[in-house]
Amino acid sequence: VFVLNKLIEMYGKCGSARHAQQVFDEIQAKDSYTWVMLISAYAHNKQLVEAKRFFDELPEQCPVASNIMLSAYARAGYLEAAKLVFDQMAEKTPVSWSAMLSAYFQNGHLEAAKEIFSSMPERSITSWNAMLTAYAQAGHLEDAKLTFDSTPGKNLVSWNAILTAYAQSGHLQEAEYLFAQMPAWDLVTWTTLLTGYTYRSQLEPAAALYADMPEWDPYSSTAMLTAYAQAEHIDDAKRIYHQFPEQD
RNA sequence: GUACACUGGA
Repeated sequence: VFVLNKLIEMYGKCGSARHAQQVFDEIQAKDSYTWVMLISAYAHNKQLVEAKRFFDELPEQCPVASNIMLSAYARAGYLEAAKLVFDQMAEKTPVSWSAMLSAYFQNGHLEAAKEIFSSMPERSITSWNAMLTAYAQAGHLEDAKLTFDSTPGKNLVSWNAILTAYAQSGHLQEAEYLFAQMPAWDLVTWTTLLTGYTYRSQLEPAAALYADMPEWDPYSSTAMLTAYAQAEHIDDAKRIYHQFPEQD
């Protein structure tokens, strides 16, 4: 079952829910992973009706499956449906709470996001990060910073999220200051600062940062490529294109 | 041993 579950997951990520379904159908001893992988495959391929069909056929309650449906509805803009799934959950996990928080702010309801954040039984690091992002995307940079400062046990996502808040609002100096303070860096960190430079048409620092990065991925390379393209540095853009990193 | 959520490009 383990290997077949992995196969369903793989088909789902390749965008082939049909093949995922075929594997699912042939599995005799389905476990909760089997169901979740199939529902996830449909959900991530925007086939919400199919996802719901199997969600309803689940032999027993599964919080992970509910979380997937909740997020999928929210991403598609069906906030009411997301809320319904959330309310009907017998056992809400920390993921359920942060997913619901994200559901609200993704659909423009900052107040509701704040309410759920304050009414949560326990605030996971993910919920702190989601709240920070909600403020940032609503343009409330001060509140985002306050949230960041209050976050207990900050992880790399927390740091990247506040960096994003500054970089995307054009506050490059604050972003650079944060960057220097960070306890660790990853591809998200570098790409965030890189696009911050690009946003302010600072091609040279962007290029210098890109050259100093210890590794690259399609996201970072695309960012650099479009930065060069926008500045009409076609030869540099070509160079990036021909060195494009592999995707795993 | 495998699943869901929070941060980066187009």
